[in-house]
Amino acid sequence: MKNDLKVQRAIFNITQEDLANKVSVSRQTIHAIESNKYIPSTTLAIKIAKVFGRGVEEIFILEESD
Amino acid sequence: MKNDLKVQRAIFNITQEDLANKVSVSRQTIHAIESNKYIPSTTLAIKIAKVFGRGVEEIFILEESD
DNA sequence: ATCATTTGTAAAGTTTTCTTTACATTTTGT
DNA sequence: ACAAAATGTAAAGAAAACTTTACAAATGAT
Repeated sequence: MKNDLKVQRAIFNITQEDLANKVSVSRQTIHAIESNKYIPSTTLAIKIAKVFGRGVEEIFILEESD
Repeated sequence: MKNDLKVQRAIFNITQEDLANKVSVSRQTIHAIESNKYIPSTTLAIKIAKVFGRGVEEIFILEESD
């Protein structure tokens, strides 16, 4: 699983902190997700995708091994 | 979070076991999700949504308290 | 160059997501 | 009515998703 978080944040010109606040998680959680430390829960994935006005599958992309 | 799994399974006329096999989890996992015992991981949610040819947000619906 | 802001890292603990095995109950088909 | 198929339940353990705190490093603005 990879994600498009960093690109979307750049498009919207928001910081990790901004995004964290919008979806009610810690800034470090956003960082962990962005750096693929772990995959967000579905609840959080939906919230994040909604901030960027996109579908979950567009922000979080399955890879072969998943 | 609620989900539309049971309805989608009925639409496609497949059993919990069928769906479980399609997304490589145990039948009980599907049952647990369907009965809201827990929320699936994003990886699994994406796979399930794909089986039904829908977006994650269409199968798994956020509720106010989420 | 300097300072402020943003990102990056780590660790330990908590909570949630799954697994398996086993059994029970209900539903469906004949 | 009966058998097969499908669904429902439980429990314990492993793995993953988060949290916090603290600090470091990188980047951006002046």
